Amino acid sequence: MVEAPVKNPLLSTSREDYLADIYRIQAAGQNVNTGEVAQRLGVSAASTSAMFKRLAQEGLVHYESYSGVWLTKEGERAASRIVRRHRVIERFLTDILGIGWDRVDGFANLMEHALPDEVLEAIERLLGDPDTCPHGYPIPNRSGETAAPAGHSAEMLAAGERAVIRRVDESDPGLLRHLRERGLVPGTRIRVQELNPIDGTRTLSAGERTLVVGQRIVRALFVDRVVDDA
Amino acid sequence: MVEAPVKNPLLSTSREDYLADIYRIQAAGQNVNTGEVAQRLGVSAASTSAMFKRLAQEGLVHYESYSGVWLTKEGERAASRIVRRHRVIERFLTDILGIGWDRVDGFANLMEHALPDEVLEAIERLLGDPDTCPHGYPIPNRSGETAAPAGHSAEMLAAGERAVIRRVDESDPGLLRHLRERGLVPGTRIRVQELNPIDGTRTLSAGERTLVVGQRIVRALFVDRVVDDA
DNA sequence: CAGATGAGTTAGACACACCTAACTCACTGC
DNA sequence: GCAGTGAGTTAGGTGTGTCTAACTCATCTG
Repeated sequence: MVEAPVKNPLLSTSREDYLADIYRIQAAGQNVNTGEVAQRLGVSAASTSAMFKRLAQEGLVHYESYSGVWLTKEGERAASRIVRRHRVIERFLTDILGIGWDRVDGFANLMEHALPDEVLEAIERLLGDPDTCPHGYPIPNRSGETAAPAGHSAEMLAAGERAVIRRVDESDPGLLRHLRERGLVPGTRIRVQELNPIDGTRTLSAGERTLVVGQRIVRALFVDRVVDDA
Repeated sequence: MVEAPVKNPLLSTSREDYLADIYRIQAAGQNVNTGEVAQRLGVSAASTSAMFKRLAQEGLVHYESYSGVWLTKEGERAASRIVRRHRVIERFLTDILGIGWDRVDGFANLMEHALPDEVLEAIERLLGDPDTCPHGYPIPNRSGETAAPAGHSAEMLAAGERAVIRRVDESDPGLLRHLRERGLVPGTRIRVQELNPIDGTRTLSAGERTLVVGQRIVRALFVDRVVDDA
């Protein structure tokens, strides 16, 4: 049984998982080291070390022993294809199938390894060529180019300032449910009404509502400031 | 990296491929032997023999050395879940994404191993709970029950008889394209106008058209006779 | 009914990706 | 600047699924 080759550079499921994860860590501006990847993928450091070596041998990453890896041009192209599949699948699951945005990441992790290019593109057309996943992260285009992640941390909003949510931290399903229940989703306009300097809580107006949110939530929101209010 | 477990009885991709194939051979009323499965899955007889042993050990098939296998109740349940996923995916690809019915089998073979139950059921709802795949084969239900494949070979139609196509042989993409071009798809009403006793060709009316078809095509069609013509 | 033939099985190896345990490196703090 | 510590690597082993080559069984034919 041949390992499911979606197309082109015939990567194993494991390689795809590692590459996509390296890509995401890099996109967040962090160094990619063994422990981080091991922890995120739920494997041992030894396995990760071994895979780094393999990926380096294949020209997909640069590997500096005891320091970490970063993607080569080729690795970046490969990784972006996987991330692209992942985020398109997420959109499909939420927009077409109505599955909650807190579950789609896990499902997409399974499905992203077995989606032929032609099916991917048909789904994209059906969705109207979306620019982002449901959480606001950019979908790489066919050529592997990815827009910069939209928004800046909502922590830097001062009292009185208005903004639009562009993107939210997608790593914790519980947090995502929490955000959804409060209407804190990409596209929502918010205004910081009060900022409590002691504990960092904010009183926000979000759409029609007013809510008090703690640091954890504020840090999960990435926004663009809005100057003139329509 | 854990092998993608869609749910429940955590079967590897390979096991799923073997089980589904055994299921299909059995559903066609044939004995399931090593060579047949090996050839259909594109693996060696040795690999197939080894897998038969493993599946037997796990209680998924009965295995008679040098003779063949047949599914146990449990194996049948497992296999029907995979076939169900396969056929629902095919319907999704044709009906929602507009992909040609000659390509969807290959795509479904990849995708069927990585479709969580919840996503499967959402797709089924979206499709309106279809009974068959695009080629007319029955979709097993949630409980693993499968209707008998509809239709009987069109070969037994006598000159003058009318029938409705219920199902077509799905094994050859080229043949499927051929059938599609001639409108010979499930639901089409046909009538045998002439039957050439020398070479077995038939002159058919199919929908609006009249066509002459050879044995190969006739054998690929499974029909139900229609007595009264509306 | 005996031997040839072909299908099926067993033996032995390999690749992949994982693990734990032991070792090694690099940096931090005294 | 050297020891301790924690992160990273290497060593060695396991399970799965594949292969080829060699053997064995069952059946068909003369």
